[in-house]
Amino acid sequence: MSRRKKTSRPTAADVAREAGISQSAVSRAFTPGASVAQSTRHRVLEAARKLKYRPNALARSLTTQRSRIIAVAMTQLDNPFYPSVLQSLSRLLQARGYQILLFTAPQGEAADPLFESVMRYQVDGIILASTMLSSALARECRGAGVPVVLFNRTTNDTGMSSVAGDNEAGGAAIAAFLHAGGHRRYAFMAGLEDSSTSRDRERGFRTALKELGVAEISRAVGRYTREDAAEATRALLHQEQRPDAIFCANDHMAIACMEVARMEFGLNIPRDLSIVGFDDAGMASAPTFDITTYSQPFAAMAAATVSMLSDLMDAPDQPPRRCIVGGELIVRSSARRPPQ
Amino acid sequence: MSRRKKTSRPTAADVAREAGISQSAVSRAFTPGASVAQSTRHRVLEAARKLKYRPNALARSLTTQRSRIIAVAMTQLDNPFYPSVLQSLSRLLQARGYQILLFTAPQGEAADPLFESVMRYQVDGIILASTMLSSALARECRGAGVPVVLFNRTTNDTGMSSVAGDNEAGGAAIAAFLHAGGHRRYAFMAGLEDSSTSRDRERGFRTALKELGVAEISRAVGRYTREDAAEATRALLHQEQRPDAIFCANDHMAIACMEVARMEFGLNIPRDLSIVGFDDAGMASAPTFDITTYSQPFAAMAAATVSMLSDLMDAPDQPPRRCIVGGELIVRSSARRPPQ
DNA sequence: TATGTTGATGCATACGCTTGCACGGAGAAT
DNA sequence: ATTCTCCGTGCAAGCGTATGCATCAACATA
Repeated sequence: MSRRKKTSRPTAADVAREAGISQSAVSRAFTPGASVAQSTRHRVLEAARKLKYRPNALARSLTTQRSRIIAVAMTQLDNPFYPSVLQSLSRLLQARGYQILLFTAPQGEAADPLFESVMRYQVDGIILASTMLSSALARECRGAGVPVVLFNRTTNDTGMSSVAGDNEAGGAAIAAFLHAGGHRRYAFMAGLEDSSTSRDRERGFRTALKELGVAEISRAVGRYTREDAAEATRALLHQEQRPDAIFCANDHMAIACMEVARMEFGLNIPRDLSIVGFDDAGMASAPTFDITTYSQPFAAMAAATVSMLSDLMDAPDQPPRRCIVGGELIVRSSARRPPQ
Repeated sequence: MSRRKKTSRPTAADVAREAGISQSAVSRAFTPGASVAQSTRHRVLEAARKLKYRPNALARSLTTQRSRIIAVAMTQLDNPFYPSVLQSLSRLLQARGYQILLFTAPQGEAADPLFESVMRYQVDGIILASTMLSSALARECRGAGVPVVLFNRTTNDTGMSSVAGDNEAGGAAIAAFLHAGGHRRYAFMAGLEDSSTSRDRERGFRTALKELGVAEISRAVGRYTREDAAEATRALLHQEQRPDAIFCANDHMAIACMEVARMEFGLNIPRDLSIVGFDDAGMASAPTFDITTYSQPFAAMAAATVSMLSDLMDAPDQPPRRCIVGGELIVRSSARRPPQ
């Protein structure tokens, strides 16, 4: 049999030889919309099947200057919101013929050097869903001509496109809801101090409460993890003036908060304490927790991200856009409701 | 200033010109262990920094025949076990200088054609952590000379390397534990019928019970989702001879099972019903559920996977290995304990 | 019949990099 | 001083594909 020179994979040239036509024809047969006769295309495809030929996407990228690879940077995979997002992104991108090169930033360490190696793959676009990467890096990517979309993370840096939930409106809606429910002593549990999501949610919450006449709010930091959130809850509930409503910057923490309140302090939710989360992801809707929350529609957000990135890839010099995907207050039973 | 011919990125040739040396030298400067003088390496790196040059990994792969990309196929990202695994895999591979090309199979649809496009990226190896892809495809990959490791999924097909938890031993350990706890009527909640993990766990469970004199086991299918697991629980608990112990094929389902038992049937866990899971992932350890379970040490499993894949990439014609990573029974409070 | 149009094909080059080979020079060994 | 190493460097040939250009056949038009 016709053994290839090495053990390496068959190339377009091999297929061409087999089918008795030129290598160009093989290339065209695999390019949708190229100028090839149906008959030769069939011949090519058959020869390809026979030789188990698969076009080399890397070589293709070298000439076309487009890799059809999108880098996705993500941390916090333990917060169920992000796996959901990742899944949506993956589906949408795959449907458009793109592949995801996944980058997970190591906790706490410097992620930039590692990300550097991702950049070498000539990715066509970048989705940054991680707080761990410096904004400087994001800027540099954009400087290198690679479209970047920040997911769930905004920056005051101009020139960056981003997609996020309506954090301020959400915080405000929660404030209004809790206030209408007749709560007196409010607390806010922050996620990561340097994350824009946490900051924006807090701002919306505080501003709305202030307008309602509430200026004093106790505060703790849960760093978006269950452990820290549990600890933060203990701190909040050990105050002599215990809050009667806690707004946690996400559901993940709200659940931890509820567990501590129930199991360690013996509180009845929502009679003794109202707890509100943010995201409407993961176990928030599970009957055990039934968290009142403000939704971040991850599918819609992913869709907006992909479509925005797609536009940027078509026209890189476009002005940056900020897209805010609205959510809604999901009223469940973890917080006392307003009368009537 | 020296504008490049197009707007495209700078190449090694540009750097060479800037540094006044040959393009080969530039290449070598970026290749660890290559034969370059320290002085020229410095010159190159400086010129590279100045031009914002980044080696093109795709072009490199074309000549080296290695992409340093690993394909990871995963579904079930809503089961928290898998995000944990993904994170571990990502860290380990990144540390070895590999990138992950993520593939998520669409639910129910034919995934093979989509996976085909992943294969075109000349991946150096494949980790299959999804039941959605046909074994035929896995075999074909291996036939194409690409090392494949099945994660948490075995096949009777010879010639496939795999890593899995100790499903049979886990099932058996759970059987022994429940039996010692004095349970009488056992139930098993399967995951996906065609998944080897579910089958193996069931086999271990049944075999051990049979040896203990228990032959009758009721059974339901939860398809590894919360909704189906809830429905399956209802079916099990509506039987006139209600089980007093349910072994769910994973924690994800065990939690759903516990919620239905508590909220809809008003059962006290574990007084009225013992529930055991598998994985020790996600919320299993949360005090609200506190699931007795058999652990799948995801970090160790990921490490084994990466190391096995690494070996296969060094020597592709190696005989296949099956690696079983042992877990342990994690006794919590969701199942009645044996006396003493 | 002569001319223009269209679609299919092949040739040759470019994409950005690695690497075998040859070569030169600096130092070590004789 | 001569030979032998060995390291650092440049040259040039690929790696597998896409694509502009030229060519050519087939057919429609005048």
